[in-house]
Amino acid sequence: MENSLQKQMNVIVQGTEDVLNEDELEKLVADSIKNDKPLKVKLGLDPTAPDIHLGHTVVLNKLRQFQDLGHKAILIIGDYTARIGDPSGRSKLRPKLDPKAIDENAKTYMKQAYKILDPEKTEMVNNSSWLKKLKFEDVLSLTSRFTVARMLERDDFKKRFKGNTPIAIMEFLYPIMQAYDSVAIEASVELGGTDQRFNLLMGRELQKEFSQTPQIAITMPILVGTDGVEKMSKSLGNYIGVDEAPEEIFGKIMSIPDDLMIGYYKLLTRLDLKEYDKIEESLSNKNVNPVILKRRLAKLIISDLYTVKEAEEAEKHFDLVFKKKEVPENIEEYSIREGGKVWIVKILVDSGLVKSNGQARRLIKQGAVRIDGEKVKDSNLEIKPSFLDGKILQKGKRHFRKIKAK
RNA sequence: GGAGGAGUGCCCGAGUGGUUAAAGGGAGCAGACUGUAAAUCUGCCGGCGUAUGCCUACAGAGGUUCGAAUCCUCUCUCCUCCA
Repeated sequence: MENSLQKQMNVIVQGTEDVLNEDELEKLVADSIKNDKPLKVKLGLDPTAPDIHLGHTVVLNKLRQFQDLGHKAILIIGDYTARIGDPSGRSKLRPKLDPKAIDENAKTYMKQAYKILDPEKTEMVNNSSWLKKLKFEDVLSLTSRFTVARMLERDDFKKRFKGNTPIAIMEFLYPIMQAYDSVAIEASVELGGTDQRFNLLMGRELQKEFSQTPQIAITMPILVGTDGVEKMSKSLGNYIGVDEAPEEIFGKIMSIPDDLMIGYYKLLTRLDLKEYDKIEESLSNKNVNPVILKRRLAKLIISDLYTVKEAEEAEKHFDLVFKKKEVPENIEEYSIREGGKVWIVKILVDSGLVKSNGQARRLIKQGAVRIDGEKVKDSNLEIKPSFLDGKILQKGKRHFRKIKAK
């Protein structure tokens, strides 16, 4: 542990939404340096969603920073909670997951999470290993330490209570279970999104009850999705998946609104802290072309998830297709059977470039369809497959099919 | 157990008998421009072999009417309140 206290603190606090409580954290970090004893940094994860996107990586990034500072990451798989089915979010019960599925999910999750985390410094535990053993009386004893009033302090509970939206009793138990996880592993720090704030604080309280040093609760901001409005989520389709191809990620990052850049830098990269100030300054002074900063951002993120080399290749690919408006190298092929003439609209639909005949006609009218770069003007065009063989069919700027005649 | 409210296109959301394939917004797609797949502006945005045409569509099934997303009946789903 060579890093100075101040340096560690700066890195840890960077990009966070909230640190509760910072003074205590400083004390813990100081002790850890003095005794050469790493902090136990806890992150709970939900084994229901195996595909992680950049939004999830915000917190993983922070965890990685802790690892880089020499601390220990402990990932808690919420297998017990998942097995019961978390009722939060209205009154719909989530499907119960069987242990096998949870195991699978955890595995794919870890595979993706290790793109960011250092596996050497990561420990993984299932929370069933202690929650399962609790007897009903243990649960009673746990619940007796919290009051309903305390529970209702949580904003979403409060809103639902006031608004007469149902709250299942079991939902009160979730924060307690999560808090108990912290007790079980004696966490020194717990990370989470802003929505986890209350749960993280519960951990502190319960740890005090068990005469442990209360954990520091660090919350990270929610990442805004590629649309620049909503939070990043799979269901909204504004996400960038960790498992997506480098070229895809590069393109998606280039497509985020400029205003989002600085946030992405701060939450998704691990640069020297001074760098962020520089970038922020350049953006507000407009003395650097934003596109340069965006490209750098894209490369940084891809380098993390893949390799520097792949990031560079993704950039090249991007330039090839979008800047120089050339055709990319790997285009999906589409074969037509050799024979009589074929209607252009049909080819567009069958090749999957377009969803319906009507749409294909409209696109042709708009001048969006090209064969080997030449605009198709007539939606009634009929072509011999042999004429098309080897040619490239293009819709808009970035959708291509290589035609093969069989 | 009782009372009431709601269900519209990918999503949100107007529309309470006709000119409604259904306002508006978002998403998506395309065109122009550029610094990029940013921003901005414009166009498209149910389907049908090319159509002053036909089909499908406002939770589902029936019914009233020349005509229904709009009125009636039943069914289903969701929500709220009272007990």
